[in-house]
Amino acid sequence: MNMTQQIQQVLKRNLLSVTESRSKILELFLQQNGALAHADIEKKSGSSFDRVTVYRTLQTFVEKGIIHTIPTADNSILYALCKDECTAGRHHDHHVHFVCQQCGNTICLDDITVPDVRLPGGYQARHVEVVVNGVCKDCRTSH
Amino acid sequence: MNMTQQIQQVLKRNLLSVTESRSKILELFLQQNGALAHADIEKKSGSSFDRVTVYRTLQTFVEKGIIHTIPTADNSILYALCKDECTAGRHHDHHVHFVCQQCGNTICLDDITVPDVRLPGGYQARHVEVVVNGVCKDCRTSH
DNA sequence: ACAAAAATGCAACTTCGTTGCAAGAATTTT
DNA sequence: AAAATTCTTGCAACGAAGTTGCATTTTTGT
Repeated sequence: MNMTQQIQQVLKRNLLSVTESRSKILELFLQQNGALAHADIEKKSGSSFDRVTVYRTLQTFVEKGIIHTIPTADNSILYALCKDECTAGRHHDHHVHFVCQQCGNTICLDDITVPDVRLPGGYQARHVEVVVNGVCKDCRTSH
Repeated sequence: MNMTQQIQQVLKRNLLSVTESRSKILELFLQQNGALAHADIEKKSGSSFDRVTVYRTLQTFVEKGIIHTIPTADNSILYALCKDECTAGRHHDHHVHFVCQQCGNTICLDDITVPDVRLPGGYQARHVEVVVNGVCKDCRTSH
């Protein structure tokens, strides 16, 4: 199955009409290993789409569980592809996010589960977000 | 030592001139257990200061290590008092942050140390940020 | 109290994100 | 395959959030 087919399949599975902007933006995520910021998408899509369209597309993708957001220290929202288990409204993003200080990339460490956190008495945890800052594999080996 | 003296001491220790806005904003943090957003500060300070002054004061406090920022899922920056060990440029904020879904408060769990996260080979961790979402002590007991 | 240094407030500006609405594309129906 | 319907897009306008330059005021050190 080529990428065009894969894109159509993902969109149709989520009851979304197949449009140029959605296809292109989804393609960017499939090609990219790491996370993308809104600004990245506007640039990489060749500024062919309106700002508003990009906003709305990302919002739709988040709602449908195709991508998820990652909070960052510098207060920019990052978006990354979800694993297949994610459905509308139910994100299974209990994985660790890694931000490389060198290349700036943010990647999802899907296989690293979030460690247990012992809370003081009375506190009830419902969701734990872990963001690790450091140097990624590529930057460490290739310098 | 009363609070006014304490405020002056903190400012002077950080080589900052003692001004009305800095004193007032620092007072807000000392009175508050949890974290504050920029908007909270503008409101609580009685809108007596210019927006710009609040921005610059918070920025200065972060630089001096008096407060630190907390990334949140909804992409708003929160600020909270640092422990004494923090100095300019060197934040020792390796503690867990807790966001209550009910009251919206964010507090620093200073005594809860960040758990170890096992990373894939090649990855080097330098800082780990843990934000726990759930229901806080007060909201659980008082409903 | 005075001079030097620093902080504040104002205005203007940029960036980021949202909303309403008309025009355009995609989907469904016949 | 074309028409009708539904959904998406782009535009314009708007609002919130944050930044910068500069004149004025406040703080500090002597």
